[in-house]
Amino acid sequence: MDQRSGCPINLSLEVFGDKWSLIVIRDMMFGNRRHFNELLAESDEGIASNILADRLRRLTELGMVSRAPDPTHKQKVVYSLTEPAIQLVPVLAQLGAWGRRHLPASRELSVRAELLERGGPEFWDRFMDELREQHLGVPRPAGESSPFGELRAAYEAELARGDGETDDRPTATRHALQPG
Amino acid sequence: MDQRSGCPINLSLEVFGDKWSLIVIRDMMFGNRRHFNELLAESDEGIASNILADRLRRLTELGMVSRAPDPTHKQKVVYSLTEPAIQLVPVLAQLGAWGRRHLPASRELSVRAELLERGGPEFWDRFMDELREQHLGVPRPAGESSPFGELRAAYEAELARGDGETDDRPTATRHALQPG
DNA sequence: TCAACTGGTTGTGAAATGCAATCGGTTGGC
DNA sequence: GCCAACCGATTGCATTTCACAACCAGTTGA
Repeated sequence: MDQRSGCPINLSLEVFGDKWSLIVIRDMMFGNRRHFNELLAESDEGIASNILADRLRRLTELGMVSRAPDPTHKQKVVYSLTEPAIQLVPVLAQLGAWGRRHLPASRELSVRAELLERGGPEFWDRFMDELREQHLGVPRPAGESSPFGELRAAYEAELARGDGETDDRPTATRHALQPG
Repeated sequence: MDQRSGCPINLSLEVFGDKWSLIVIRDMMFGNRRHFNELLAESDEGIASNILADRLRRLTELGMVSRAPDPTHKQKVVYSLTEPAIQLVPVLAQLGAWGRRHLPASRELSVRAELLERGGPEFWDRFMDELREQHLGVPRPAGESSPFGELRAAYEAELARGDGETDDRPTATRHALQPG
């Protein structure tokens, strides 16, 4: 597929229209996973190493991810989000909000989506500032709070609240994917 | 792939993580294409008939699209968006806004994304009301304007403005996908 | 009667995916 | 120095999905 059309939605799908690219970006963004093995082993979805290598290479070529040697380990590589990828925050926020509402999302993993939705554009902006600091080395305004920390804290609090139940939403909603 | 994780973003990608599903929904939503052949032939991207048939069947099973016989033609089928799919408006708005900003989108096809972005959540809500009328038969508040018409008018005005040029954005931006 | 149109299906090859094994270099403990 | 563990991948292979072209039977309008 060379190029299908100049439609912004279509072009976005040509970049992210697969099952793994946005998962990788999500883990770098919300989990601050910057090394190959972090992305490989700590993924809830269990990405295969060749798929991960391919997506990192592809996203690097597309300018969504950059790579740099890790000073602490001669063979390690640090992957960072670029500015375009950081600006995916509103996209991922809306996608998470939609998925939380219409698909059988687990309670623990929904907390971040909920916080991101409630926070709105102001929260997204502060989060993007923090990502620019983490990934691009751009200093933030002093005293600015840490949306990344808030997201992680909310997730961990929910994890601690109860480990058994995976879904507290109505059965009809939970089974939306398997009708009949 | 049975189920990978309960993360809302992951679940959304299990539904829309391919190159065609959102294209089909986009055409139904912004182009009001409701018949198989409309989706097949008028698509800028040129979807194949078997892929379209597969996606319509899959989206129907997932509850994103519904199908009904067309009273005017015994063999015709009318496809409609369901409420969950209508609520994708904010997702598509953000995705379009991102693509317009970071990828080499054509001018004509960017107009709708721009209007959708400028309109913000209030515009999206009115647009969703109109989609509920078109696809679900839900009457709207009388006298409410037509975001669908505004989007189409803006696109057609841009089409009329000039047919030659396909991209008026800086070369550096236009070539973001093919880095040196 | 007949050509065009309806929503698809079939056949085939290419591409993506998933899984397991492997690789050469690096590090840290001893 | 030795060696096991770890590093970011790569390779090989089987399975699944995708894309494209050709084809199909029922329906319509002329």
